[in-house]
Amino acid sequence: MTTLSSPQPPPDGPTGHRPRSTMREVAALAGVSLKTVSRVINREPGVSSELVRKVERAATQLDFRPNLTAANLRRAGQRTATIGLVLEDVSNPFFAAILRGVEEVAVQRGVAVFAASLDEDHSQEQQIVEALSSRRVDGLILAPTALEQGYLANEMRSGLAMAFVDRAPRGVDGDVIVTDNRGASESAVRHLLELGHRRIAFIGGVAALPTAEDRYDGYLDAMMTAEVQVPSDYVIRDVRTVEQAEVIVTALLQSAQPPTALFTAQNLISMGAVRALRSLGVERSVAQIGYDDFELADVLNPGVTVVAQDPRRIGRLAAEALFARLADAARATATTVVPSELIKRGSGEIPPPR
Amino acid sequence: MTTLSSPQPPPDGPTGHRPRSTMREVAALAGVSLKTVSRVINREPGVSSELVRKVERAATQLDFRPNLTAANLRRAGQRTATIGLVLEDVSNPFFAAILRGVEEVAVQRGVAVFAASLDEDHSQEQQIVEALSSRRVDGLILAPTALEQGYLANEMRSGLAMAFVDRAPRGVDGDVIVTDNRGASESAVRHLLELGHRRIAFIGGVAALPTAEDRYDGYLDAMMTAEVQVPSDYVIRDVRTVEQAEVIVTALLQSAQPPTALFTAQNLISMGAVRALRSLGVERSVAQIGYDDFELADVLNPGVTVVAQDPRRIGRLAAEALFARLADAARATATTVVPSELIKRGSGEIPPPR
DNA sequence: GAAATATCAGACAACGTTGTCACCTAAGGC
DNA sequence: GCCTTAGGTGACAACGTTGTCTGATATTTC
Repeated sequence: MTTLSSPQPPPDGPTGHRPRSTMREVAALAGVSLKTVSRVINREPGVSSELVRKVERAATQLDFRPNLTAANLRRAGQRTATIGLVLEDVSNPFFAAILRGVEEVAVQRGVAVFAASLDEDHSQEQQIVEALSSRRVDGLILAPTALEQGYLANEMRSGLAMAFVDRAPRGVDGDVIVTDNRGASESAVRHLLELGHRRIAFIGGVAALPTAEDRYDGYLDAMMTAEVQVPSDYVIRDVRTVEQAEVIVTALLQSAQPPTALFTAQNLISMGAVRALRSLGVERSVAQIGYDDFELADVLNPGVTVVAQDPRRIGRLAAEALFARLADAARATATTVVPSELIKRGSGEIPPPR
Repeated sequence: MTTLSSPQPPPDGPTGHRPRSTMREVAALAGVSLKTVSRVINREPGVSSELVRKVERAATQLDFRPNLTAANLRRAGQRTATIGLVLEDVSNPFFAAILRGVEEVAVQRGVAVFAASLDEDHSQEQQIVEALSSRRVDGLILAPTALEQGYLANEMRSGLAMAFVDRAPRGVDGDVIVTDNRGASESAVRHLLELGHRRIAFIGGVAALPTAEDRYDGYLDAMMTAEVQVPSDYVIRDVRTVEQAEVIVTALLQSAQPPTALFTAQNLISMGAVRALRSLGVERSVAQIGYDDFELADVLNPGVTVVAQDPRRIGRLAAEALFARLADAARATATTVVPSELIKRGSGEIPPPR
């Protein structure tokens, strides 16, 4: 519905580029003041419907897109409607599901989400947080991997809202959404013990992380309660990749006194173990329980028994905690423990050889 | 190394909040002008080392974090060092890997990535693009899902760099990174034909998307070249979820004239089919080839033969194309076809029953 | 018909930063 | 000793927007 007599936008430059139009230009085209355009764009009351129409037409014609960053600058203390999510690796399905849950809540509120993976390099954590802080995200959801998050105290004092997922931070206080790593691990290992297993190996991730630590503690709890000795070569930690897990489990099973059951304490490790068991052809004689569910775990034969978290829910809860804190910075911090569920599919129900 | 005599930052308010400090405050504390602080922060030459030291100390003391959004405002025509990635669903491993690839390239350049999933709701595409455009992302990588991307023309003319992954856009021109959906599908189906299969079913995703269309065309190409009739009930399209795929494949295999081989044209569909085949106990008698690789496909028994894309590489290439366009807006657009590979694992090598 | 009130529109400063330019000082050249 | 130059430093405007306030019309009230 463009009127022919309306002035046209400035012609394109040599590269076909026309710089983005501003409120000033919309105002000029509509024949009103800059402020009136601002009012129309923000749907503020008190503009006659005639001017609203004029402005809207001009805005459409110039393909005006408000510059949120400029707006946020002026709206002091106002929000950028932007949050960040800093994870270990988005391509890990566990973290991808967290991101999805966060997005789900954020999009409802018109908030955009920065996603950042830390990769191996845990020292990047602070750098990435600072990069996002410079972009003035309103809040940040972090799966802590650095040894210490004390550096966040200043950020938080400056008004950056924080929530933590998967692991509690060290050195600062904040809202935390975790699963009961220790308890769930303990019950998984107890399940193996109840079947009669005594030679149960623990294969875990990066030992420095609280998550891995808690899962290890849960394993120990169960073993000690049952008064079962843990030979040191049944405890393997700091495993990082599927490939590494496969190699290690293969070696473990070929040792002189192989375990009769495996507790694989992280999803990549579980997958590596699944591979190892199958390539040795012992998937029906050696029991396995994994931490974290994974796709197709139920289709394998036997199905893989796992302690399943609900990462998407964790993401949603974290986002909700973050927005709650943005709404009320003074509210008390809370730790939410999302229950994990032991899903029995067969691999965890294999009894020890007589 | 804080000197005791240095003035202290303003005391915290009642909520423990101290608003973020600005260059002006750093300048006051260091006893220099605002502009000098700016120079130090941006490492511009021509500031005496004494002042550099003073400013740096003041900045640390106040925990100063430059406001990138304000800086970008002034640096007109300058970049926000921010890009967006709009996908169907980050929790799908295929898309998660693309995100990872994009991140990988972006982080090297100090660029932050907005991630957004469209979910079912393809009509959201334009809204999300506009939301990111308002945040003045320098560029956008889009996996098109809406029927038409003509709406992007204005954005691109305003200087928004675009790259497309997984599918070519409709209605605009741009850099595209795709796999050879049609050719790879054709060769997969030909592989089944060469084994002697004639009753080959096609189970595909949302038919309106070019990807699904191309894969279907590849299937038809192979079948027609081999002069094999395609009964209409062997073609099932618009399948969206694992569950749906499972139900449909189950029904198909229980029909009067079940197919002897399946070509499942998308990763979620492949997983559904894997489930269906196994729950019917026919995974060793009905052949299957899937499009897109998935975790553990090789561990299943039989392993699932797939046409594998390299989504992480697709993400990397897309990000590189995007940055190349940012560097030179006038460069010609290109379509990069990333080869897919047929990975034979067993399920695709099952011959038809005699 | 005057005064009081809505209603609407615009001028202006401000947000936190950078680009431009002008200024000051000390060093070097004659 | 004067002029030039280089090296530092700061004042000021500007980026695109919104908050505040003031002003100009209509509309109501008595």
